[in-house]
Amino acid sequence: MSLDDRKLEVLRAIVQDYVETREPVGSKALVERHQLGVSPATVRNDMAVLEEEGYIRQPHTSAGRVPTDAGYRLFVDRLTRIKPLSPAEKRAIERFMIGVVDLDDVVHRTVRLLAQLTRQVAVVQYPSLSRSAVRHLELVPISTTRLTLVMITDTGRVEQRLVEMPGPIPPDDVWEMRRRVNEKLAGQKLADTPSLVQKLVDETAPERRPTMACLASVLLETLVERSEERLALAGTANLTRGGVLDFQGTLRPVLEALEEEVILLKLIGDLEPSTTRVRIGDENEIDNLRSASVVSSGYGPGATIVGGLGVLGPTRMDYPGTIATVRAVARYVGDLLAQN
Amino acid sequence: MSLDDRKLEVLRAIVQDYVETREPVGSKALVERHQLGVSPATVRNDMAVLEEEGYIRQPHTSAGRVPTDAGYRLFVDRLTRIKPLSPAEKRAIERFMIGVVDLDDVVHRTVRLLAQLTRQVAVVQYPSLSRSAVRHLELVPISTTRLTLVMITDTGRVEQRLVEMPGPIPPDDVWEMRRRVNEKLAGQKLADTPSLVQKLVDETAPERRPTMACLASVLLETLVERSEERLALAGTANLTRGGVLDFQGTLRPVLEALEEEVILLKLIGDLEPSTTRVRIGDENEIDNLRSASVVSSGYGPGATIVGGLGVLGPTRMDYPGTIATVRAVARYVGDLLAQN
DNA sequence: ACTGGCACTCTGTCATCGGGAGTGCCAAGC
DNA sequence: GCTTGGCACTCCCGATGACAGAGTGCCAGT
Repeated sequence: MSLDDRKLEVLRAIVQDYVETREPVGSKALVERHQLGVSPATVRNDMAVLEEEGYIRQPHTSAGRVPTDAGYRLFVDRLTRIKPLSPAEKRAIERFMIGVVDLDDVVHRTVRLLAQLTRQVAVVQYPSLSRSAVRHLELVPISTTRLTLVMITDTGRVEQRLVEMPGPIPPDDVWEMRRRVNEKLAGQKLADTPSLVQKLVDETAPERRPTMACLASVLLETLVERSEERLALAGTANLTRGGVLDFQGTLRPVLEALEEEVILLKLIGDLEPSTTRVRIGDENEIDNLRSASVVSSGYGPGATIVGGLGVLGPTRMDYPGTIATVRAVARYVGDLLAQN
Repeated sequence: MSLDDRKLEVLRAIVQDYVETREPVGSKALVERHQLGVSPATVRNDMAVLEEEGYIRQPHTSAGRVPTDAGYRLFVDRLTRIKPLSPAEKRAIERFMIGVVDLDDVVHRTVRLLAQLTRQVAVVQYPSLSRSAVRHLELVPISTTRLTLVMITDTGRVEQRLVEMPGPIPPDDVWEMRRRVNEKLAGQKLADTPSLVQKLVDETAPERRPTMACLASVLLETLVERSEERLALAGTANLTRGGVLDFQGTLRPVLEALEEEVILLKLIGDLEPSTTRVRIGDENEIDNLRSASVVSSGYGPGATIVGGLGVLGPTRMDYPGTIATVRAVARYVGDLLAQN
């Protein structure tokens, strides 16, 4: 038997009520709160079908129904109209942008904004280096054998790294390296740099080659291979809303997952299309996050995408609202970046 | 009546047992587990005194005793012998240092190390700008009216900031400013810079003064007034050890406090003497952390102090062990910084 | 295909009730 | 004067059982 309109309507009602009340919802309560136009008994029959199809389940015999991950999925895919942002939310977003200067500023404010609006844990990835281009490279001598390499990208990121040289370097040589490195790399996409860096070494006069090779290896290692993703996190305290119940007893696994940058990047990464993405429960393949959902989106100036952002909350979350907020904030950050 | 040796011994035993078992400790259990050489009845009398003096209390009539904040304080001040680090811990510290390069590296690894060793929440402050000296300032043009100011300090921090200029600046002027700013400020303590920056503006040729003033204001605002403290956090998941019981029901207030940089800085700040500092319960004046203790220490190369680090846990924590670890790590980080 | 009715099941709550642990006090002992 | 054994008392905690409430599944009737 397939799902007719009314059954879908019942599912939607169940999801909505459950999200709101945090309690298994029964047939009688449902017909009272929604205009379904049928009796509880009928709803019960529909529920039986929905349960058989795996969209809802009973915590125990003779309790109300609770949506399953599949149920939420169906809800999100077919039953969600995008909820427009409230004026208050719009105002909050507006207000947050005034006076931003730095990239750091943008990221930190964004992550707090997201956490506050969605009342959940928010994650914002800094613009990915692999999607940025070099704007400028600077070499600053620290001692005779050491210098600091500073890279500024077109996305506003500034990365630095200590370079240990094989031997003392005269200031003029540093100067020369600086000139040549910039000449070769400035304006280039970071993804394209490895071959350019290699060329750079090859073209260096033999007597200076060890030094340049040293610099080159740091360049490659730091900026490409280790690909240096960074991110900001906020709103951890929101995990405790609704007691500890939301996450089957302990926050521990969730908190642990949040400490692993790699995991977070996986969650908000994968930013192929510019659309908002929802991962429900098991769908994000991390054991610790079985009872969590993630709503994420890519962001970037114009149509390009340079990084990801998102929020994490219990599977029982307000999907329409969260999706709308994440999307709006992502777009907003993109516009902000476009201005620079 | 003052506290004789045996009463102090009883207090120590209570603290130790309570920390270990997490349960109120009674007189009988106490004499069984420790060689006190007296009977339970005697211990009970001592306990009555200790309670009257405010060092322990009963959760309810006819329960065992639990140390109060004052009890922990006495324990820490007078009853704690420093516990030497275990070989495993020493090894862990050794292993963590190999291959560190960056300051970022140092800070991140340190905070994780601390969290792991103490099994608590760890906080590490980046070297404070106000205690650092300028090593180099770099001006990188981004567009005709914009440039990025990059500052490198002797403690390894690299801060950058966008400067919006009143009008287009020819490259030569940027060059000149760069030279003069470095000439004046390089090597100076950041705390001393404000007057120097002012002088710098005064000495500038009138036609270039607006530009320089603009740069100067950013310099001052960012690097001194807003004094830009940064910090790293790790081990939040450790809050959940021992159930939620440790923090009177909810982690919420604690998690909230951990999100406020200002609060954290207050906690691990105040680094007057180079000794380790313990704040128990109410002693750290933040309402949200009534049931938490903080063990913190300053760190820096040699005898100087450039920043703070510490851990936060339940008042019922292993003070001797935690203090030893924090102290050892702080010293270690100091040595590491001294090498650069 | 929907509905009303009915028997059944399970949870959550409340009260009751010992067992156990711990205390405070007192009188006796060293 | 400290220490000790004894004793009555208090309170928590877990188990037990009763009970109301909510919800279901099924069936017969419309």
